[in-house]
Amino acid sequence: MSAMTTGNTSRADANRRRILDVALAELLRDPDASMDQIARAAGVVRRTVYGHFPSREALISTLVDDAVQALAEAHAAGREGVEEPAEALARSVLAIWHIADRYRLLVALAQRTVTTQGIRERLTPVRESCADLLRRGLDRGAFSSPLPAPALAYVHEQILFALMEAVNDGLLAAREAGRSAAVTVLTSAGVPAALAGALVEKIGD
Amino acid sequence: MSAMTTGNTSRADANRRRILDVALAELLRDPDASMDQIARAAGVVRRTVYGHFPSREALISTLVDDAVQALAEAHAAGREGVEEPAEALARSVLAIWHIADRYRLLVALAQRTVTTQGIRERLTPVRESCADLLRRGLDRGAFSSPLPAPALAYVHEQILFALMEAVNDGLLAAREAGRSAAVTVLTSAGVPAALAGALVEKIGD
DNA sequence: CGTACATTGCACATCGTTGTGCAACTGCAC
DNA sequence: GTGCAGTTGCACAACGATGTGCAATGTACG
Repeated sequence: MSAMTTGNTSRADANRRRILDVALAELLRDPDASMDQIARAAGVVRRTVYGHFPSREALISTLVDDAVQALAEAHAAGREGVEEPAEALARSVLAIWHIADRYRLLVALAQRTVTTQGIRERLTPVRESCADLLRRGLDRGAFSSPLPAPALAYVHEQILFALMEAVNDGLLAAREAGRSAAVTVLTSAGVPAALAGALVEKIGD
Repeated sequence: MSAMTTGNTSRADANRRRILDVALAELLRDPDASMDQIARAAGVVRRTVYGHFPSREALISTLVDDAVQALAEAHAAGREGVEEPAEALARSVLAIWHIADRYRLLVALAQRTVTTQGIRERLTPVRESCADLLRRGLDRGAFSSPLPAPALAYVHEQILFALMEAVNDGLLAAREAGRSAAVTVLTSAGVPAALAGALVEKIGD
């Protein structure tokens, strides 16, 4: 026995991965999903999950860390080297949209006070990066809003969540969702609708 | 004893009210708040709460019903008799904002799958009314968006939630929040920023 | 005062979840 | 095959939450 604390068998690693994947989906469906629900959904026994993760907290923490990292990378890659605020924002949204599923877990968990209280803090850097971007755009007149940049960043965040829900509920075609999200975010920042549409169309993807 | 099933003492009624009020605040802070936490916060014993509400479910259900009703009334009163979509939307947002605290509980609970699964359905009429409003605006060119009306209604909903959070976190002055919310909702629907600002300013409060 | 009802303070059974311990089993590699 | 890491299937203790029962206490109102 000695558990799988350090072991690196192919089988063990595959299981660990599957547990993480399934836990993501399961917790998304129900943030209070028990270890048993997760284990069963992953096709293993509860005891096995505890072999890979010492506690429920640890499992969720791993999940959140991974998601935050992926998100931060997508965001950074999107706005990298782009000077114009509107285009940087559009690219960031399009890039983030590709890992939308992981992001949804974050929001779902961040919405709740409990479970893990560190999520909002861990997301802060990304949110602040967005706020900076928005502030720059507001300063140079590319954007227009009665809101201060940080509040506008909240709006930005929630718009993405709203559209992920819309896709989930069949109100929006998944294929066009990314572009629509980018346009809507730009529009909510005061970019004229026609201009926002043209810009996103030019960027493509 | 015979419990306070039908009794209408002044004291009992006052307690019932206080329990509901406190439960609202407590559940907002933590959707998983226990009956004991709620009872203690209300200054009574857990057993007393069970005197007024047969179960946790019943307590929450009462809370949600009240909130939905207040919300629906505010929304209806706001758009009542107003023909122009943009103005109707602005008035609706301003009216809804006044009972924002109650609405926040709804969103906080609606975000979760559990607890009470009927919330989304109970909110549907209001959301559809908003979608109709948005559709009318899109049809006659007052609004502009790549999104279908129902998806835009989701965005509308989430923007309000985002700004409530922003107020909570001190990023936005409560006094101006209502007007800012109205402007932002209009803007996200494609109404030019200058026009949206002027319209909301004209309506006032 | 006495009646009527609300509230309290316990006790209790029940249930679900977490985390751990241990023996038996499985599958893959050497 | 032998061995070893991972997995399984139980059993278990601990905890917290729900919902109920009942006797004692408190408080309004005639």
